Amino acid sequence: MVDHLSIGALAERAGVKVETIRYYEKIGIMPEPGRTASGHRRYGIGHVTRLQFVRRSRELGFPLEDVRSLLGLEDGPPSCNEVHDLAMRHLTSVRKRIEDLQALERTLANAADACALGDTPDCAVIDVLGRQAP
Amino acid sequence: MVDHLSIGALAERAGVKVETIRYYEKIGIMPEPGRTASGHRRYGIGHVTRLQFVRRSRELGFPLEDVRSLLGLEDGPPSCNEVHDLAMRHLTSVRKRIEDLQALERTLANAADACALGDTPDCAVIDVLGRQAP
DNA sequence: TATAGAACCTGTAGTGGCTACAGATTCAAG
DNA sequence: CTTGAATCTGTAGCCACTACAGGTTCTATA
Repeated sequence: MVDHLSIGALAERAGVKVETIRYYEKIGIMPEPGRTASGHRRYGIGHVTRLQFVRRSRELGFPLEDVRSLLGLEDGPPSCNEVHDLAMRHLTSVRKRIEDLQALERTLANAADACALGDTPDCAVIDVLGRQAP
Repeated sequence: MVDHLSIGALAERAGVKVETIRYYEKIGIMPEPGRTASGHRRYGIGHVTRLQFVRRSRELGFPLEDVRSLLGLEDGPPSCNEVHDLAMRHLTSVRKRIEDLQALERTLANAADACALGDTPDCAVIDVLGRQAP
């Protein structure tokens, strides 16, 4: 089976932009594909699977360095333990981000609620911004 | 009352790094301060207040463009209505981010839970990453 | 077969919001 | 007077792309 997909076809299949694929190739996340005589990239099914994996990892918020590890590009395929560790570290940081955003959301919502909504520059939101830590 | 604070003193008072202050000056968020004969920046209380306002706005997640508006650097001091609009738009995007992160957190937690935790490369997390949308 | 326009190519610069560094000068304490 | 901290300017780097310029090639239609 030969590689027959153009970069555009791969992009569509994996749900990733063409420029992103070339970027991934440059930084070593995607392998260099074969080329036609005139220099166009040709991809196969393996590339689709790999790119989907990368996309999904990114959607779940893993940084590209983590994706590199998950792909086994650092020290070979990671063990389940290693993957679990990576996922848990990431999960912890996601939970932290959620908490931070929730605190922020409350402060913001309170401030907006207190707004007089007039044409004056006197504004509860501005007051909140002018204060020290909530 | 003369401006007597060094950039380091201002940084400490406002809880912002020295480099960040110079950056804010460069992009027009902070006004150019006075200088000593030898060229060192000198700040006053007004600068402290302003910088604290900026810092607080950033802590609440407003992008610097919004901070610019809040400071009245675009079209003069914004009305309470305008501020409220800005805050509500920002609040909406924060809530969206929270929802996205929560969905992500669930997926990630489920995957990590399903992990066999062995030394094998067979891993539930990897399986999840290899799949299409959750 | 001629041609138009879509898709592809490479390389570079820009995004946001800082942070870090290099290499020079100036300040403050002992 | 000396040492070390603080400050100065300017530039490059971070992440993960995205956009653009200026060119070549492919493909579909007439």
